[in-house]
Amino acid sequence: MIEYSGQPHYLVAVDCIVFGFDGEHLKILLVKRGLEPEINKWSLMGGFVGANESPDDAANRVLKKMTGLEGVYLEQMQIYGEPDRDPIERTLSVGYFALIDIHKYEAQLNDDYEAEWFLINDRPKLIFDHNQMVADARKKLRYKAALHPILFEMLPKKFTIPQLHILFEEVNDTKIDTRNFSRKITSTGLLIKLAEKDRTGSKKGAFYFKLDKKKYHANSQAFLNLMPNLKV
Amino acid sequence: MIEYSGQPHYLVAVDCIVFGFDGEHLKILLVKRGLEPEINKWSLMGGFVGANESPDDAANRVLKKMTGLEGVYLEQMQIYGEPDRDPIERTLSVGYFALIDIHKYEAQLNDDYEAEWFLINDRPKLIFDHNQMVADARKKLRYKAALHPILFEMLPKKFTIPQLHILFEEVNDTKIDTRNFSRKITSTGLLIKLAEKDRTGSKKGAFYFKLDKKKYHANSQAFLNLMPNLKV
DNA sequence: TTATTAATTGTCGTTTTGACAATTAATAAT
DNA sequence: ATTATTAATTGTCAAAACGACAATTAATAA
Repeated sequence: MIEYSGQPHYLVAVDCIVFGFDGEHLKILLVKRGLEPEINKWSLMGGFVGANESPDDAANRVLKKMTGLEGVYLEQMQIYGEPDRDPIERTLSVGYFALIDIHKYEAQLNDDYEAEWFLINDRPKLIFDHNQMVADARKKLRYKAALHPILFEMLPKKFTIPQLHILFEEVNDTKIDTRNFSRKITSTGLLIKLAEKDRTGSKKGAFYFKLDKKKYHANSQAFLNLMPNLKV
Repeated sequence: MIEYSGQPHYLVAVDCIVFGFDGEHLKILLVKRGLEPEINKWSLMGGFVGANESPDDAANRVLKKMTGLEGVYLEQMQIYGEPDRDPIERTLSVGYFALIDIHKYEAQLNDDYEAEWFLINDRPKLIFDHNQMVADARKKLRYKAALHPILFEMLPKKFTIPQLHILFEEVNDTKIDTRNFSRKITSTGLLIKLAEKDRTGSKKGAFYFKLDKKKYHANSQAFLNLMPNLKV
């Protein structure tokens, strides 16, 4: 078998920034690292890219293994490849961010891994360049969510406008006028109003909505303007 | 020295999709591949990531070596990592797209490499998954250029509104109303009108403009709406 | 029956958009 | 010299979107 002579070979890994929303705050899922160095320190979910899988495959495998979830929203972010980012040997890592419904996860929690949700603004220091990865992921999430309707991925199938509103405020770290927000979000045509109400949050109760999946998928690249005074 | 035992190692490369604009059409810079397999076939500019450089470093190095240009606009696109994408041995490649002023390049042309500009819509078939990379890069360029003022990178320091207009039409493969276009582009506040006119294209001549670099760099993440009926 | 609270619907002046027309500055033709 | 021609530039206007803000509604608690 021919080879490209003399070129160095490296390890290639994936790391996933997993975002979730508990109804009040944006959260991130971290695990205790299971191998040396930095064993038992908090880190992102990650793993090496196997011989017969693409990085995308690897990210899905890792997520499945550590959360039990399949088919979650996963998006490639960027590659992290500074020569010295891993002290043991050169490893390039492909960063992904994932959006999951935190409640779905809780049901399938796999206790083999010490995984834990942290408030995005109150999380432990992470190993290597994982802190930078989280910062980048947050920025990218904000960017993407301002233009594309992806935050639904973090909500249950039935959700209310007020829930969605809080989520947008959390992601963008800003206050949004409820009246203008609901006008914009409903004018996307992606929401279907249900008869049922959520009565847990208020006396009046808020109507549940669900996603119009047909429109959503047919139009997943839909380009909206979901944030006022959009600046990135 | 400790190692992560038993994990497979791979080659890591970079490939650059270099876009240019000749005043009429969007072009792409291709080179004849210099090594087996597929030697002498058209491919993207690429190279392996060296032991002491990041992928970003490698992309800049490759561009410098093959075009003589430094400091060009370069943006990481995504990683290409299907297990069988390279027939010789497993190689993951980080795709970049670059925007350069085609005239600047011509001056510095390095004849050691058989590089050639092709019309984006009339280019030869490329090796491996490079055709997919070009398609992805085009899409990403369109996306980015609709929101951020990056197309200036493909124009000379002095340029006219009609030139810019043609470039936008080329990138988006659509007709844009000249009147609305010039209103939008001037309202960004990024353009400084010069006294001089370009008289090569018409009797009346078109005023030159230059970029307000202060505003441009202070605001490189500026979020505009440069395309009508924006859909991606 | 009334006070309270949060959800929902509504108002309105300003700005932006997109479709379209008129004017201007130059050269070429008569 | 005057006029036709061409492309650049400036202008018009109605519709839509935006953002700041207020009023109404549906429920429970007092």
